Amino acid sequence: MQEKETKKFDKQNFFELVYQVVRLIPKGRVTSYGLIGQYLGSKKSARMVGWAMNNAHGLADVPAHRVVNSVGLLTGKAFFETPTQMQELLESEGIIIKKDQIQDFDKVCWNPIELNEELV
DNA sequence: GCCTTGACGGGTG
DNA sequence: ACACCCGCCAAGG
Repeated sequence: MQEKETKKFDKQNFFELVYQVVRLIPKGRVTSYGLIGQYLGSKKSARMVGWAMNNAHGLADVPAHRVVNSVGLLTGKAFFETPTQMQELLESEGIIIKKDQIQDFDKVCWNPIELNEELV
């Protein structure tokens, strides 16, 4: 009867959680690995988020192009089919990018934690 | 089974 | 202001 209540996110769910969050990113908005890590409970696990994205690489449901590092740099552009794919997609959504660097990053930065608090 | 790497972040020098 | 180092957690070799 007692369903195992996971007080902590299972590593398997961890990837799924990341996919969910990335999937929830509104168009024209971006987020950082660190923010996702914070949302999952560990702000220092940004690397795991990146790892999760690597698994997400190939999932069309996960707009990885909307995920950048804390400085708004397209660090993961090299993982796309083309090194410009990420920039093109972001620019197509209204985001301005210069030299793999998102302009007005503070404006397009989307924090999943705020969304959570909003729902609360 | 241990060590290294990895789409990061923050702190110290 | 820039560069280097450590820390986090998981997976691949």
